[in-house]
Amino acid sequence: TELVPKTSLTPILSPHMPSKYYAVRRGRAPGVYNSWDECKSQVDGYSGAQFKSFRTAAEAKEFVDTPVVSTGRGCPYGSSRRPNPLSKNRSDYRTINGINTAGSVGSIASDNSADSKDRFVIYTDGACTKNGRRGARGGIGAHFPARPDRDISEPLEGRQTNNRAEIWAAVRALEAAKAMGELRVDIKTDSKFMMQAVNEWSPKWRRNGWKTSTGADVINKEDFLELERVSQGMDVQWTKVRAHSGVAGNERADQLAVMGSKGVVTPQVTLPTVPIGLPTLPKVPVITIE
RNA sequence: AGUGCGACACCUGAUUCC
DNA sequence: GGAATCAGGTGTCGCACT
Repeated sequence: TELVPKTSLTPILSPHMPSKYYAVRRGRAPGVYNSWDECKSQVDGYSGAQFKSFRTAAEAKEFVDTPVVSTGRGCPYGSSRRPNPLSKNRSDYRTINGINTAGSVGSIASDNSADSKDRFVIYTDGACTKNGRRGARGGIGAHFPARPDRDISEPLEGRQTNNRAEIWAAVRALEAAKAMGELRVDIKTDSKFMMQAVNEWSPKWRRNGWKTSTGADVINKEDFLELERVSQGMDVQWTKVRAHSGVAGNERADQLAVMGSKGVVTPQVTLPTVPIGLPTLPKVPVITIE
């Protein structure tokens, strides 16, 4: 696990040392194990197991020795809170709605990173179930904290990959921002790939005819060209955010992308029930997604 | 180009808990 | 449906050395 300059050709790991250490804090026999198989047999099927892998044995040992943080629940002497036998029997944890409608989802005011002042903030995300397998299905999501009513959720068209979903989420988001008259934007994405493509690699690719460092074609050329096209006339700043780290705007964009991969298309025209017998209302135009 | 590495994502499955 | 832990995979790029 010790890093050695990559210029060295000598093997960096002695074959005897495991590359991962498994700490079992709560399991059949707590301790540090050298393989997942050993660890698995300690925790698999063990109620309330706690375990984690580390790169060094010292870290693993520390985890084992660290007492479990008592959050008031899960403690052995279940004084505080026991399952109420009278409570409704719920063997099913599904929620009714895919979307959290409680509270103000899109209004989380402090999801900035101090940065994007004066810019129209956009959270962008792509999803692709079964990425790299047969039957993959991509979806794109865009969340506008200042205009959550304009959030976007669509299925991905064309090749179904995670990276295309990330790129096209940004394409659609920029189109929408433009339509709102917001030309100075801050796109917050978790795709470092897309960011580097736009900010670092793209200029070189344009010069060398979209060739990769090994001479192969840049696979997402057309997608990046489209992204560049919609960016014209706009002032786009890119900000990297970590995925699944509690960044509210990113979590929201993720939801939207997953919905899109399931076929949801925004805007959802939720028509009010038309009272029978009233004069015919003007027909709501069908929203086409091109 | 081959091999390896790195990084950020996107998944599939298993176990536990709610 | 959510939280966590682990394993196995693909998407894609750059890097370095054969």
